[in-house]
Amino acid sequence: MPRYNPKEVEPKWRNRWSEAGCFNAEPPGDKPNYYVLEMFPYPSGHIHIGHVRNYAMGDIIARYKKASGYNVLHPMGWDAFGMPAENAAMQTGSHPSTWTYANIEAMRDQLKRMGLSIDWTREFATCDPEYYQQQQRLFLDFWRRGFAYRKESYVNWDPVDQTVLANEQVIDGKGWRSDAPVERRKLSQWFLKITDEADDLLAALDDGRLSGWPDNVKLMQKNWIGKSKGLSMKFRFADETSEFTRPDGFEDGLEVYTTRPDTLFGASFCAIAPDHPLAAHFADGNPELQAFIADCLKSGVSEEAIEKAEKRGFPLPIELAHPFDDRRLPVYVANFVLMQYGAGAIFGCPAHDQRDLDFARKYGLSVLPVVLPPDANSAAFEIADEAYVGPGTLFNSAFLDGLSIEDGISAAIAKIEEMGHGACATQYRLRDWGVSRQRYWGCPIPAIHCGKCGIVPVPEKDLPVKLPEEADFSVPGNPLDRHPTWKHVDCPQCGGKGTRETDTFDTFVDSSWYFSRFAAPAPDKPVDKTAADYWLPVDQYIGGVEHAILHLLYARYFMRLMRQCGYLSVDEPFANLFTQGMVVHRTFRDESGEWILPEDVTVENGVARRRDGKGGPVSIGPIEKMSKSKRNVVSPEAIAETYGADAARWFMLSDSPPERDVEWTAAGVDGAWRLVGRIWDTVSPAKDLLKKNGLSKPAADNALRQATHNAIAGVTDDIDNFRFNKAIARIYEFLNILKKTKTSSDWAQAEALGALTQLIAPFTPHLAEECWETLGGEGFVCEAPWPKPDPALLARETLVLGVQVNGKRRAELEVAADADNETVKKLALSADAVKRHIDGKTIRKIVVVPGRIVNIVAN
RNA sequence: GCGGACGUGGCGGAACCGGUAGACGCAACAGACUUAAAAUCUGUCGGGCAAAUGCCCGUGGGGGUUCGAGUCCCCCCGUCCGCACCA
Repeated sequence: MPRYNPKEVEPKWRNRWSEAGCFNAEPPGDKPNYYVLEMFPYPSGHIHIGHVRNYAMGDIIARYKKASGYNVLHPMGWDAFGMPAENAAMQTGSHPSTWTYANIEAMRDQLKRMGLSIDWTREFATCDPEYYQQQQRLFLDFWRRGFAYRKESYVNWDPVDQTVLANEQVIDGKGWRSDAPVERRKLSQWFLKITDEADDLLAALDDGRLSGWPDNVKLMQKNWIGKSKGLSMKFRFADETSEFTRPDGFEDGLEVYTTRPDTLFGASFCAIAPDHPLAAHFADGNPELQAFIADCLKSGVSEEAIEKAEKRGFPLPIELAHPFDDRRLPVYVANFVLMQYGAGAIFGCPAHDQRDLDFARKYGLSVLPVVLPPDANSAAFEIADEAYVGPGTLFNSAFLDGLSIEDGISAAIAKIEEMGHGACATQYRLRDWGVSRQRYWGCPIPAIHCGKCGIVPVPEKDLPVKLPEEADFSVPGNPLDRHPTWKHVDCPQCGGKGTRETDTFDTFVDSSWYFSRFAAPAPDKPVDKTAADYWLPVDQYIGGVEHAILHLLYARYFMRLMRQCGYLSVDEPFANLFTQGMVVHRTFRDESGEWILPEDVTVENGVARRRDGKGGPVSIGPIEKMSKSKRNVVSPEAIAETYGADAARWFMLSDSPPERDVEWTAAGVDGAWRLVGRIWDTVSPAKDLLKKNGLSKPAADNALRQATHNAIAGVTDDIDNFRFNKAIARIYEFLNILKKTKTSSDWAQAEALGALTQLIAPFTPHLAEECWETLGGEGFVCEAPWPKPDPALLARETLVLGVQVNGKRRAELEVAADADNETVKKLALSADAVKRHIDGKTIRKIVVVPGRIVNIVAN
């Protein structure tokens, strides 16, 4: 029997699939259609094992659906714009385009070697001018319809390199290259009005349009959109004769937004954001405040950085009047108040908000509790280090005393409205989507700045606005901005001198509609509407949880815009979503703290050493998401080279449930390799068995037939429910039975081996084809109809029940599947082990759960 | 800081709606085959007491609900992901 050799077998079948065009989607016809998509990769140059896992999952679904009779679309492309290419250009001098396309070449090869059932005829990269031209066209449409606008917004600014930094380039508040403390700087940038769609994006999460999405992702998006109902009110200034003269716009006082107007009586201060206009007003001529504000702007722009910073404030020389009594509230500029949320100003109720409490303790402000927990004593209740945010009854609150929080909120709003100080208001946490990036390697924003006409769209006939081929990457900053000629153009309206917009799009724009271009490519428009309507929405979308919010929310938003512009008819792009876990790996460092590749390390008894025995001690770090920077990566190429693609795919999907993180271990893939050999050794002796006629069919109680149909039913169910690890366990079980079952029936053998081959086909497609050919199956196994289980062979005649006495298992009982409860009780009581445990006790109750368990309660 | 998840043998995990905890795989150990090794095959494999069968403990920790809890509720601990310019 020849040994299975993946190096010969795998390329052979890939060529045959490719020649036959097995995986090219068919034109619309009688078959139901199914669109499977994995999030497309960034062309970093190498596929990593996480890609293998992601694409193997999609491939299983694609192959399974194809075998089940669907017209399947399973495309692939490249999320090709982005910073790494530009970083590479700075480091090595290679042009981002050269670097990117070379990476794509390499990765396409690597992906092809995984044996994925992809329709490569639809491949494109987002950096192809044919793609980004259509993106520019979409943007012009959005702009025309008022979905896009410009406003000022902050960026991370590196004062030494004189460049904008991404959040990930800010490390501990410092620029990654210069090590200089970053600052926030204001730039005029492009935004898309995603907040206009906030209500519908939110509604779809709950109204069934996204019933195929996991609840945790929907919840995260819901929290991200963060719709809240509250009170928008103005605090009047306390002192008419203050040295302060009111600035324009603040004649009526300071506007704040709150979701907890019920706690107004607990207010002890107000605070405004460092970039609030009122702060600017007071900073004028106040160097100390200027310094404080500048200091606040010396943290990164990420919300995380702002929220984690120590709460600090700067008192302003004014006081505000409490709306309900004669208290005066001091006003601070505070670093934890966000200008972009609500009114950029808050009132602080320290007793019932942790941030406010921290702040109040630091500045010696009063802490008056106004919500009394259900069982607390109003005289004794005090706030120590923790704010009370639970339910309760209002007290210390005059006309609100005794009300619940909910009623208190309504009552407070009513009162403020009656006083004319404010009104109830709805707020969103969601902000408009800033799409401007001050970088070269992205899709140019098709706009022209003209001294006379303002900002003018590039006429459609002039699209695409292509990136200039020559660019200087030797210094930080935006190469488009300092390009000698590119940006200088004539204004399309007045013909005068103008300059191009030098910002490019956020790469999330590129990935917000690529799936519709896969489904419906067209030469002269973003999508072909007929094809888009046929294929969309994507039936099954698969990708990492790290995209749960931004990418998925932006894509949902884009579909709404494209529908409003008449490009297609859906508003939800992804009918079913699966978020797979990441591939993680142990990290290792040498004595100088440098990261070491896992393949260079051996671990014995918890002690890590270098494999070559050289060098100093190796410290074992935490298990983390695989990343180039920490070098905790493994190369799928090397694995596939040694074991073949099938073993690599099998291992990535066995053991860990798909939604959970999986830790890569070298030992695991060995087991997968053994399985490939075992299957081949089991199937290959049965040459042409499927071709043999006249085999006699055995009786229905044949054990092998039952096992076969159990396996078919189980694996099918597991694939349908994304439980690939369980499907694999069932295949192992089936294989174990297959090898143990001594059957004289060739008919049952043929059925079993045929089914085994079909069941493994989505997982190990090359091996399956080779087995199928050996067995004498017709055509490709990837095109053979998926087997169906025979219900008659799935039924069980007897069941084994556990018998408990007082909740502890004491015996097992084999009973007929249709035995009634009385029979089961009698049998249970007559078991020896049961008798021993109920001896001398009175039976109080017998619980019989049919098909499961019997519990005898006795004392 | 805010939001979302996760925690079961030496390891990855299984356990459906609250019903026999540990399927399946990996590692380990023992045996068969072999001059030997590899590969392959067979068996054992949560801990403890017993060593035939039985008993006690055991699903991150503590409490609770229930005839019965890995699963439900409350509190705590730990790990991971996201936080709007990484993709």
